[in-house]
Amino acid sequence: MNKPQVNPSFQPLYQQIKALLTQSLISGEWAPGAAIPSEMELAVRYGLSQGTVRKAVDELAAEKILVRRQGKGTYVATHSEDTVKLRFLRLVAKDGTVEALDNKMISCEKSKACANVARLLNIKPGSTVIDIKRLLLFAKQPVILDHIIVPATPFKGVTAPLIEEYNGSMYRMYEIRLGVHMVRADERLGAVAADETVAGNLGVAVATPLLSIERVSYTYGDKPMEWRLGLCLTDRHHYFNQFE
Amino acid sequence: MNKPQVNPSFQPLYQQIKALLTQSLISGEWAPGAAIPSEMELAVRYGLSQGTVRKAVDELAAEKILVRRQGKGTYVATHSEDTVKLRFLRLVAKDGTVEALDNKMISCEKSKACANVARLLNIKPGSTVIDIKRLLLFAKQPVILDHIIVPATPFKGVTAPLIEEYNGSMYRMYEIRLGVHMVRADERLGAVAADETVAGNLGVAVATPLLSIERVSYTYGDKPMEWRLGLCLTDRHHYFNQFE
DNA sequence: GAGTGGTCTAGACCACCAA
DNA sequence: TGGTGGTCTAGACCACTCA
Repeated sequence: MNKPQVNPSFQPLYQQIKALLTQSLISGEWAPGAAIPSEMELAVRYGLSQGTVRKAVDELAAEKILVRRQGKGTYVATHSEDTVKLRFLRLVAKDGTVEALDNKMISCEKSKACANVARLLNIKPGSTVIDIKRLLLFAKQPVILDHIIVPATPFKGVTAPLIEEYNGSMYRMYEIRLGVHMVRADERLGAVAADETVAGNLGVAVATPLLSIERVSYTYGDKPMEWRLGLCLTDRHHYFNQFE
Repeated sequence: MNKPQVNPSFQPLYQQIKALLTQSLISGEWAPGAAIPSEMELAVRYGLSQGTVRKAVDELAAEKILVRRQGKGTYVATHSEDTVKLRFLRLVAKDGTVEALDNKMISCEKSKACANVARLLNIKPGSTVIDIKRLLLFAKQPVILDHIIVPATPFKGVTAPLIEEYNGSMYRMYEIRLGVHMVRADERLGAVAADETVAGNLGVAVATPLLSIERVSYTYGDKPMEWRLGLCLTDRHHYFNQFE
């Protein structure tokens, strides 16, 4: 009997197109903020119907990798012009006010990757990384103490003055200065007590409960690029999450 | 000039179909776990092409209100048979193990809605509610102290024995016993210190840092139905979140 | 008015499931 | 083998933006 009942290697055309589009994004053919070719142009380029291209673009738009604008075109998502300033920052003031954000550098130096971070960033333990510590201030008050680690290789040239130049907006700086665009993140949250150092930095009493946010950020193709541990004061802010 | 350049009242057909499908879900025409009519049947019923029905169903599937199963049909999502036991519980063991879950009731009694909860549940302050306190145990160890408030009206008959009958799986119980199906939730997280009562219930020292999770759950049509405050020990678990 | 994305249709064929 | 959802096409028309 010749029944091709199950075809394990089957992959829809629109998935293949999606992969090709992602490749173009990785290669830098279309930069963040720029328009990609119209659906009709892409259909011609790949020899497909508009509908198939459409489905591929739909998925990338759902993943917030592309942004559709009716009547104008489809654009590469960017951290530089988002209506909402910080796409991955879910901390909001409890009273709903929109507060000014400031960055205060503590340190920025070369270091060696510990085993845990190396595993999460998919690099060799002991390889060179850049180790950043900084304070985020909401309405001039310290709220988050961040510890950020990125591999030295694609992030060469990251210094305290550079970070301050972008007022602490790391993803915006990565994108513009290094061509590294983050598309996804996952976070692990818990509650911890402030130790002496942390309490001193945040200006609170030792043992104050803090929200601990450990985050790994990924660029195109699910490649991990940044590890981050944020310790947050949650007396005047909370972490907001919504799901289905 | 007669240019209908902008039509503010324009609504796509598939959005109207989506609303009709939601109405059928609210009315109970299709119960959780049951199959809805096939795309072709729906297309005939509403006098549309399959593609248009498809787009409506696609959106409801993306919202996890419907579940597509290739070759079988489209089903109403349910909390009763999810492969993942608890759809809205994002607390996972740090070591990745899957732990047994148990429920220990503390209290379940009638009460009056305070202003804050009344506002969030969209009911009148002072109206009758059911006030539940319980402990969730992971691998026999207390991890979450829950305080749950639901309006008395649709939740009449909720008692401690009923909750224990479902081993604390509230959403499963709401769905099967009360016909209330939750489709969405939002949460506000922070860190707090355990007071004496809480510490006693969780079996930890006073002032232990706890993850505070305030959640409002919604049924079809974004109607808020349950308020919940969970205080969680995060020494062996963390709250996992992933986004784009 | 030209060009873009957004909607809708009609029909073909494929992959999957159950009986 | 028949029914379901999943993919793909070709073409029409609509809503929106901008020059």
